Amino acid sequence: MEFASIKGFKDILPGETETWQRLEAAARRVFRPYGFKEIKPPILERTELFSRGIGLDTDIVAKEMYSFPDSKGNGMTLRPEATASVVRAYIQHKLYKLDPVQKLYTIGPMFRHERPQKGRFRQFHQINAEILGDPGPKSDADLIVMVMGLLSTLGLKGLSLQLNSLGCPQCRVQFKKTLNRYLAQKTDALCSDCRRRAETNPLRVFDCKVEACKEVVSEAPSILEFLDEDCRHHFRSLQEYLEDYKVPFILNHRLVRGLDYYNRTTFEIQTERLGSQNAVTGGGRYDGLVKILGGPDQPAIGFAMGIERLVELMEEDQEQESETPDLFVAGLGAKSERKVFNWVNELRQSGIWVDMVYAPKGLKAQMKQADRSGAKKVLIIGDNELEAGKGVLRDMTTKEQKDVPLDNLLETLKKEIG
RNA sequence: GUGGGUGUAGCUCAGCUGGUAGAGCACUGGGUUGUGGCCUCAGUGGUCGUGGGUUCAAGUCCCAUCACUCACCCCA
Repeated sequence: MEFASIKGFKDILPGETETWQRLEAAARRVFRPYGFKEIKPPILERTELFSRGIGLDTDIVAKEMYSFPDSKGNGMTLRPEATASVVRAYIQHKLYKLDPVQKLYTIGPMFRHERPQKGRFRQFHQINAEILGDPGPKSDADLIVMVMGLLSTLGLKGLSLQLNSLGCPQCRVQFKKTLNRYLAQKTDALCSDCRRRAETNPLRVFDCKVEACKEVVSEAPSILEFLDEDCRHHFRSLQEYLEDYKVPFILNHRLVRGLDYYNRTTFEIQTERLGSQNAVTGGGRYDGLVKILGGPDQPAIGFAMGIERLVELMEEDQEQESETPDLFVAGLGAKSERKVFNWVNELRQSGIWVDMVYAPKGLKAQMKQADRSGAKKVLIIGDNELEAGKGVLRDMTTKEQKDVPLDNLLETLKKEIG
């Protein structure tokens, strides 16, 4: 094969696109009553937007971005995530002047150069929603309730909401000190990766899957013990909203996010059914980001859902039967074929799904094709029927046939099919 | 970047210790000269991922390479 899509980039074929559409439609339907508006930022941005926003030391920026110089030598990057772009647009168009609180969502492709595996692609798609300009915790709860609502209208089972607070930068200073001291004691018990992490990014040790490290981590100090008064109250209040609205969650003080901009509330919605790429949604608060990117000091919270991962779950849960034509029109002979072409297209203009053959075929072959297409009824019009001024309408399930006059054909068919 | 697994027809796969490629499904046509599904008969379709090597002979053995895939890592 001379050409194939490049590694990690996939064609989404008919049969899958239906599920994609169902997911996107559900998202728009669920978001609307919450007052979320769609925003569609470009997928190419200046590299610095991401390096400054996401953090230079994150894996995403350090080794996963599709970055290249444009013809003038400016660093360009295919977006690895959407939040930075949404925040950029919020600042650029001074949306905060209309109303500091902006509820925005966007749906589209993201790009990260990672080794592909189950649930992970180099071009993948996300549904993102952000509430900009509100410090929470009511907005935190509102956002989480909204995602959980979307997931439950999709009928997905076996999902768990993991919740944590990373505190503010001030809380983390104390916590990191204590954690470093703890990890330094236990360094012999850690795997080689974690010894390195203990130096560079100690929070990541919490994510390690090596048994020995898990043990070390289970005894490790928890960030939650280091929250200051405000952060503690914020987190407590969020939990109360969720409890009142009966949203089940699991406190997970080891939940760490891979982007530097998060603070306070973080959450992840996980499934057990997708192998190791188990996060279908991740999000959290990023109160410092708007300012870091040159805007006013506005707080914000958001989430990202992985469309491919959700689609896979939806397909496992229910294989949906695809839609089928309402009518198939079989013409026989040159004269009738021209008439059929006109009738078929007029019916389509009124919204009825009508199929027909392109190449001339015998009636048997046309019936076979009609059957394969799943058409509910077949209208047969040959020279005999043209002569007699009436076509034959066959019901494919009951096998009943009846004559329909060709005068006023469209009205009759609309009634028969409706 | 590091490991493991797999590449044979459009799809799912078989092919034992090397002997020159098969099944089911799908597709086309006949049995029904203008009536689908079931049945039946026939047909189309493959440089066995690619390149090299061993051999009288390679889908099968060896080497290399590519692709896909799962896992590590990271994350949606």
